[in-house]
Amino acid sequence: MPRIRNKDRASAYRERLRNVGLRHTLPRERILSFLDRKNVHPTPEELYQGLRKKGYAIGLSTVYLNLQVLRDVGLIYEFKDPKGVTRYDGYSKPHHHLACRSCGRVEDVLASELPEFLEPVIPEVEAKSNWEVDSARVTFLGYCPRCKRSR
Amino acid sequence: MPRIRNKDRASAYRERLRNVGLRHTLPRERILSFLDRKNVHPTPEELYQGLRKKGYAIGLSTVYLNLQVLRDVGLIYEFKDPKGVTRYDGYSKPHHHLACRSCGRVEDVLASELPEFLEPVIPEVEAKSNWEVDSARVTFLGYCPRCKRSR
DNA sequence: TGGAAAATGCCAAGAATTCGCAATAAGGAT
DNA sequence: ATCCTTATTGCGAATTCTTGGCATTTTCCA
Repeated sequence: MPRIRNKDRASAYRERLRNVGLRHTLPRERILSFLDRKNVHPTPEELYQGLRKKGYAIGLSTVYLNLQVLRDVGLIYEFKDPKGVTRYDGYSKPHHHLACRSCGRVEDVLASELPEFLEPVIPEVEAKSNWEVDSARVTFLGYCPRCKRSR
Repeated sequence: MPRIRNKDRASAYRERLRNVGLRHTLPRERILSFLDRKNVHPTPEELYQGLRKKGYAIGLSTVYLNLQVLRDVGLIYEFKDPKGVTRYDGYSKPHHHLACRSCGRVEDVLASELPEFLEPVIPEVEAKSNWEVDSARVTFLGYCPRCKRSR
């Protein structure tokens, strides 16, 4: 497994931010970095606490502000889990969500592990609706392994 | 177009509610009825005002409570629009969402107008993940006809 | 039809999110 | 490398959104 230096990581985020017209800042890099893992979907408070636990000082209002800004430019995704809790997702590999109706858990499914079922329908949707579509996300609703047993 | 009597409507809702173990009440029927239309995705406040405008007295906390209850049993769907506003969807025909990154608008796309692209992948997802999936919703992200022009 | 259990709705309480603003940091220009 | 303009941060207050307590009303089945 190739080692990635901090500088490389930083410049990768710097570029992603510049591409969407945002400045690179430490809080932003840390938020993006925190979110860019599989199955990580924190609430704003959880993200805030998570960063502090890593020893990073950051303000809660900065967290809120940046979650908004990063969502607006499409770098992260905001959603409600099945219990109605607001969560954020910044995992950069294309993926979908499994959401458990019973316990509320949300798990990622990599798009690369599934056939390409979405790509062909996007042009159809565009044609039918006259919208311009640049991405699509699926939420699969049901029961996780633990909850499906106890029913 | 066949005429549907109020009694029939009421008993249809009564049955849907009983199927999920909930009592039939007037507030519930009115909420379900309000939401069961294409392209209707109100916030709790909008739903509350909408019902009052129809002349129905209802409490705001009753609206909140029932949105939760109905979501928990799967009769309605709760989501965030691209601007981060919490909205509800109770349209009973299977459909997906188009969401505009620019203005935040959300529009429904009937599943019946698209090929059956989801059904085949659900068993695959179940196999890969070991979850039990009972439904899937797609959010297509992009730009609506109005916003795509001005870019 | 009686009555236990569930639901409603008012208002207060509590959370979550945003705002105002002074201080700081970023990054293009010099 | 340093300056200078502008964006960003982060604190605490203000606001908005959502839930809780509880007396009253409804539901529905025995």
